[in-house]
Amino acid sequence: MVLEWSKIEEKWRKTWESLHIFEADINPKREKYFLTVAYPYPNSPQHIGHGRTYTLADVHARYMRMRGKNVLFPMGFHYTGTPILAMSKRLAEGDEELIDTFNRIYGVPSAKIEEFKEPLEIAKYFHEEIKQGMKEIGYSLDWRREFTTIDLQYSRFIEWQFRKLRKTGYIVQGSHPVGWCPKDGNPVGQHDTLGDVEPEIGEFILIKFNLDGCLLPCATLRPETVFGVTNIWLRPDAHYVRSRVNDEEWMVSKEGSRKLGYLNLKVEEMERVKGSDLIGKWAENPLTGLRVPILPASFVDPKNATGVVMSVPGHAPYDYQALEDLKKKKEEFSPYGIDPKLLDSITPISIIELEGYSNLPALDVIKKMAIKSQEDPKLEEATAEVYSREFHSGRMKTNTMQYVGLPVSIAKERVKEDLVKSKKGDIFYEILNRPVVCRCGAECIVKIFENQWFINYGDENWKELARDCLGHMDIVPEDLRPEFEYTIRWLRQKACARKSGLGTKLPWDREWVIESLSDSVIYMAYYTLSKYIKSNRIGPDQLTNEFFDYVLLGEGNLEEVSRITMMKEELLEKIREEFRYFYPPDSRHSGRDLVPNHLTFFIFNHAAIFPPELWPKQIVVNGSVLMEGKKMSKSFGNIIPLREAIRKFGADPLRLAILSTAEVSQDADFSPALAKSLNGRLERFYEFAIGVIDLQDDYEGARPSNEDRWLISRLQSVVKAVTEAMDKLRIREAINHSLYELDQDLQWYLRRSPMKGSPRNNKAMARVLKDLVEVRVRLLAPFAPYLCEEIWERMGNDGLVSVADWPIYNEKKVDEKAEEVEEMLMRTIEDTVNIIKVKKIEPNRIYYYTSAEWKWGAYLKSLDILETGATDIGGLIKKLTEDVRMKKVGKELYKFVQRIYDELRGMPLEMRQRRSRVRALDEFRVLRDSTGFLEKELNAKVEVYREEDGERFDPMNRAGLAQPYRPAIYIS
RNA sequence: GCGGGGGUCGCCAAGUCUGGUCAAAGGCGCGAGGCUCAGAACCUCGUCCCUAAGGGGUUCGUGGGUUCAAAUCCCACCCCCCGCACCA
Repeated sequence: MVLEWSKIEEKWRKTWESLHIFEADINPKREKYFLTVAYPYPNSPQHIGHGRTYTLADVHARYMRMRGKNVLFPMGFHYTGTPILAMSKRLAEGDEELIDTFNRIYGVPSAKIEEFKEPLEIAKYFHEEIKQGMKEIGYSLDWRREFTTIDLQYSRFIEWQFRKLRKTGYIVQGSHPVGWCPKDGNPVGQHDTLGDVEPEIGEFILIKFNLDGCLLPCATLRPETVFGVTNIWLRPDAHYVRSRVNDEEWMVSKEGSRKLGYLNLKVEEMERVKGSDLIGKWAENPLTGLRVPILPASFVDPKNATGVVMSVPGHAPYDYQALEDLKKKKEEFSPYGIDPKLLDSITPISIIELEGYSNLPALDVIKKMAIKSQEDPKLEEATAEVYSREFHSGRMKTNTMQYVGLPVSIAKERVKEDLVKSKKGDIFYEILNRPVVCRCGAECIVKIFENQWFINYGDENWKELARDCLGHMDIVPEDLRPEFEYTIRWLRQKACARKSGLGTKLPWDREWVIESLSDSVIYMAYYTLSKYIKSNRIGPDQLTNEFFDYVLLGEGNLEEVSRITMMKEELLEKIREEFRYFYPPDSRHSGRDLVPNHLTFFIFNHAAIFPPELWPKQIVVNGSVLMEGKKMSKSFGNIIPLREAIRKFGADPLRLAILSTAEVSQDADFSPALAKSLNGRLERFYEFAIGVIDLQDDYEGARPSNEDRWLISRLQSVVKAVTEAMDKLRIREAINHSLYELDQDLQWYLRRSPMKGSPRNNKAMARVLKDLVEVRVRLLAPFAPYLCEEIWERMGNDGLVSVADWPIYNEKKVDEKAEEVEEMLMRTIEDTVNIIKVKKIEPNRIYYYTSAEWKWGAYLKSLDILETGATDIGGLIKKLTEDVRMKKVGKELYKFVQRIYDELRGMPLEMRQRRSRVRALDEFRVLRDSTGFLEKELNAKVEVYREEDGERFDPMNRAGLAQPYRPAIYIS
């Protein structure tokens, strides 16, 4: 039999919807549980990886619901941001790669892609796609509260949040450098660039050498080497521009000149010259006053910074090598009017002392690496070495003015500061890993973004509040707490708005759109409002500041708020009540990647806006999903869309497969084989359950056997273990117990009590099995809700298992003795098999000899003695022989105690106590009653004797080896 | 560089806080047997090495240490992964 998942799924999905069981409203009689998970960004379909976070949250929601909580589990859609716009643009431009992705991987029909020229169409399309998938996989969401972050009403909410933050002084304005696409006129992040390169912004120092009144700003990362400058490098074949820059005249490369504007300098181009026209002229070092010649070098890149480079041959390998190259072919440079003698006269200046190197570290490294020309790529490495060594252990020499004796790392900062202060230098931001190319094809540059709005997470008072909030929260898994603490510590100002993208405009500065990590931090509160906003058709104009102040903070006068918002007082009160009922969030689920940003902002913003009693209580963080051990990625082609996976494997097996391979914080590994095997396991459970349901359920006169009591008892420990695991969200462990270990117990039970003939003959067994199915179907319901509903219904229950009560651990049903007996039996079989294996014999008859009574006496007494304190073996025997009956046993006792001593001592305390409580087992009876079972298991005749039975058959005299819990064995 | 996580018997992965039935759960893979016309599925057993009757030996990144006892505690070292922002 194969389950038709799609049919079962559809049936129950419809039932859930029509009965509205996942819609939560105020119910003062029931305790609420408010759980949210990060809403999706609809720019692609969900895949299995997304499924993990949501499925985990759903399992959590379903569990709490079964625990009797009034669970609110809602969902929204995060439209805010720029990627959808960028995608739309690329599609409109006919980007083959993206079209192919949409077509082939996302399965979007070509006609639809046409419509995607309108960005909102993309969002709407994937919104529906994702929502459909969430329904299909069985998430127990309250869809009435759904919204998108560009709904006008939501915008009013975000505006309120931002006014609130600004009023508290947490919003500040400032300037900072960003990676920038000059064509798009937008900041660029990693996802905006070809090859997903993050633009690295570096700080060059411009040192302004004076060339006859015009300044030559040499760009350097090492301003402290200004004392070692012997000349200036220009690229002879490049174009340079003389411009008026603010109040000065500058000479920089054509490309560099363009960048100056983006760095907020006023640039007015005056004259273009070729590099070669400047070669041979002299410029003055602004710090030392030394005049140095301008020389040609091919390694100079006019596209990098200003295209003007100062030459420090003593400490910069490039400079040294370029000078050498020049000296080798002086003649070639006569057209520039350079006197060959001049070249010879230029010698490197040593300004930094570095242990392990000569005066000229640059030369040392060039020699070491056997570099022959300035075109040699090894020069990069050489530069890095000199830079790093000098930075960390170099000291400034006596020829460095007021910086003498300083470590290079400090001198570098000082020189920079002094240069900038005295206007002899400037800061110039440049992309270090250039070229970084925007997806539009233009090369990215650095722009100083002016008047940028920031949320000031660097505010110490705010940080204190955030720490306070975090300190009261439950973090699952707990090991992630340090990461939150660290993030709170290093967070500084965070740009919170940009000039483009979907979202809410800053209420006080409409040019700016609030960016996505800032409009998604307290929206959980909005779920409690959106239900009313939708059902009462409340318009954005009604959602004034007063509205939110009243509803969310209880501030203001009801009458007045009612007047301003044109809402009835009752309605306002009702909304306020709903918010107060559900808030704060009891649990927030999200992926690991959001810890250093979203989740920490979530803490900050709650701490800033809400009073402590409304601060969130828990964060649950989960790892990602690997596909058969590999990271999922488009280039591997191993991304399975969620809906496809549901169709292929079934929702329930898929849910289990995503959750069962790793605990929450670890990365889970998905494999189709696993999903299939889970499918099989669920099918078997289904078949088994159906079979059990048909058993006669007249329990009268049922007398449970030991194995019945054992299974009942085991079931209780499974209930206990699963419940404890679920409380800690140790989902994997819960699945392990309810799905795998319980199955093993069941297999043993069925072997022990085969349904011989008609199972109707065994009423006790029917009862046990029914109990088991009844409990198990509920234990599995959060994981495999569809199948469990189906079985639950077949069992004749009226209600739905989704809202049934979670099984309660019943200590009364625990039977320690039954468990010990079964374990003894298993152990005996194991030992027997072991002997058979080692001896390589085909057994005819197997004889068991159970321990003499005195051994049980000594065994139990020993347990008690060892429990009260550590005793050595001598002490133990001494104590035992205080008993006269033991004394009579004599030498046998010594031998026996010697054999059990180590075993007892190594035994876990819990087990010792249990065996002590259980007292003696009637092993003889247990084994004799199980003879039939043992014979079948071992495929031989079985006989059982007591050790003290004088008539026993014992040719090898093995009976004496018997120990409690370990009958002696003889095999013939 | 700073911060976080991790290295366990073919692979994945529990166990580590709270030392002791831990040669170490579970899954996958592999092997044998059962079932079957056959196969798949399923069930049972096995899957570090040795074994002489239920036993022994060597294992949990590496090297030391503490302890009657260490995967687990302490010290040092090696290796791997992730984050460091204006972006969802």
